[in-house]
Amino acid sequence: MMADWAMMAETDAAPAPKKGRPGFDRQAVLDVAVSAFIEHGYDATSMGMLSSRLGLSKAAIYHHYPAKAEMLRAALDEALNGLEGVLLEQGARDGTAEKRLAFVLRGAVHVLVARLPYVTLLLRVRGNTDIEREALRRRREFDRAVTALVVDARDSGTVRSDIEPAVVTRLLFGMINSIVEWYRPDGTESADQLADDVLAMALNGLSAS
Amino acid sequence: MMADWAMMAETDAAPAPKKGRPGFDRQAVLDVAVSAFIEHGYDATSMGMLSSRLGLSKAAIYHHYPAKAEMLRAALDEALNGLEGVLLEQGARDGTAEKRLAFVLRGAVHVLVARLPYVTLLLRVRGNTDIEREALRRRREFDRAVTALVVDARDSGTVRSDIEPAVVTRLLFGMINSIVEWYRPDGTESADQLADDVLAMALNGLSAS
DNA sequence: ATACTAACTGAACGACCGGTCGATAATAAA
DNA sequence: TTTATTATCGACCGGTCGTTCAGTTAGTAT
Repeated sequence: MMADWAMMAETDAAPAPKKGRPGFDRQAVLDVAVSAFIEHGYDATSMGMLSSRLGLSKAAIYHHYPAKAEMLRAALDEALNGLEGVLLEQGARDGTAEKRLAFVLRGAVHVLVARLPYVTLLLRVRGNTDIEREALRRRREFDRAVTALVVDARDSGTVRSDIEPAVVTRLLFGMINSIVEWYRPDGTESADQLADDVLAMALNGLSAS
Repeated sequence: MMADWAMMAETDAAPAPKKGRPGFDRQAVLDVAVSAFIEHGYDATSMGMLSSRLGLSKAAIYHHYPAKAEMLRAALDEALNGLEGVLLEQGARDGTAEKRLAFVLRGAVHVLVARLPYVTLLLRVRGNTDIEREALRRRREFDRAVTALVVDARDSGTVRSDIEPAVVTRLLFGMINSIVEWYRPDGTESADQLADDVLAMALNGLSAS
């Protein structure tokens, strides 16, 4: 059994004693915003649309977040913290190159599923603002770390050497990241089963064994 | 040698004798618009931005296209015509199931590269308007046809049967479609080389052979 | 020259955008 | 009951959006 990739850092543990008038908290607002961003795209989602989804006035949203872009930043942070967390796990640092690579790929699948909306948003970012560019930078750094694992696995002879490691990594993540386009957690396939399928396809391809 | 997937239908052959004041034609306008749509996203791209990129007034754009959304429709058509064209080729209909599947996957890679901006745009469509929904419908139909090929190849024993064909197809296209995120045609890798790499990864995975 | 045609322009339109403001409503603590 | 704290509201701001319209410009054909 491996540790949970599903949460990090922002864990308070204390439910916090509430004062003043009750209402939405930042997380509830963010969840609604992110699902709207995914449905209509970030730019096409207006504050008016968010306010009607929340059952709140536009102005009230600004009590929770100082700007629309700050909601995006918070969402992207949740996705990136999850992915970067995988690289910090022991399984990503100890063992053979092959085992470390498999651990990270499997961990990435689990983060994708556990934080599906946030990662979905992350994968659609194109870098038009400073916030988006910073997210892209962290994502590229994550990619670079995985490419290094592919290089290690190739040098130790467990991964094919006839394709550039950078291309291999991109194709691998092309496959893994596509999960956000079609996987729905309420289906019959569990996250573990999904990770098994992805790993099987990534390692051995679609040829009959 | 296989036929060219790069063009279809809209071939006039006749360069058309021009009358009146010379200027942009629809295709030139579309190319500029599509590259802007890709850079900033369709919604975030304003007609004002297009006009300054073209060196034209906003109003002049409406001489070539009756609406911003019609530019999107034209671009998505180019992408979908290319993909659907692959399924109409002889190689997609004759031969063993394995050969037909390989032909279509290779063909899809070639279309992706030949019509890179248009397919890039297609893959970002989320279905917020009727135009986008129609494009998604055609894309799903293409996916369904390929899934049928995967089923055939599985039944004939050349493709693994321990993963659902629908999941296999989605992972395959996750890999192939990711090409638009990183492949740049001016690099050292040709489209044929790229198709070889993708087919090798898809069929045999990343394990050393 | 003259007519014809396609390509283009500047100014304006109503609608909607993200964001601000000062006032107010609903709770817990005193 | 009062006070402090948090959450919310309606009205409004300057700016930008896609689109329209009535003219103008630059070519080809006669």
